[in-house]
Amino acid sequence: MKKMKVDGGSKIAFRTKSEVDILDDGYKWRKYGKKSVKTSPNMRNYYHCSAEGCPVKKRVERDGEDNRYVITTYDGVHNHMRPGIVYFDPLNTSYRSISFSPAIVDCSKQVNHIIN
DNA sequence: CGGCTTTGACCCGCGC
DNA sequence: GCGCGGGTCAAAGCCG
Repeated sequence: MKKMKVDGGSKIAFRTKSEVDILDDGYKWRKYGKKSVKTSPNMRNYYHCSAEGCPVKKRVERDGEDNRYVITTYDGVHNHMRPGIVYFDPLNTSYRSISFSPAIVDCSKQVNHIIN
């Protein structure tokens, strides 16, 4: 945990339209830090996957130009199964996913891939 | 009772 | 060389 370097790590930033910062995407996140961005009147929230073996980090920040939008940045990939999700079903997989996070659907529509 | 959350302070790297 | 920003960790408290 020194510096996040673009080296084999997955980095994805999504812009989701939501009124809340905490969007449950099916995993459990534990807030480990809060910091305000100087260049923005917004506060950046830092989340970490509560599951062990999950080097996944989540960064949530409110959009300074659109308070109704939230920037969610994911770093890493999950190593454990979903804690509170059902099983894999090619017939309803998507349905199950959105069922857990309706906001994610909106995200898919605006998918803003801001990777390195 | 357990688990999770929150805030502050500290540290490091990089830039100029 | 110095400053600033960003990021992380720890402890305590509270809630279900």
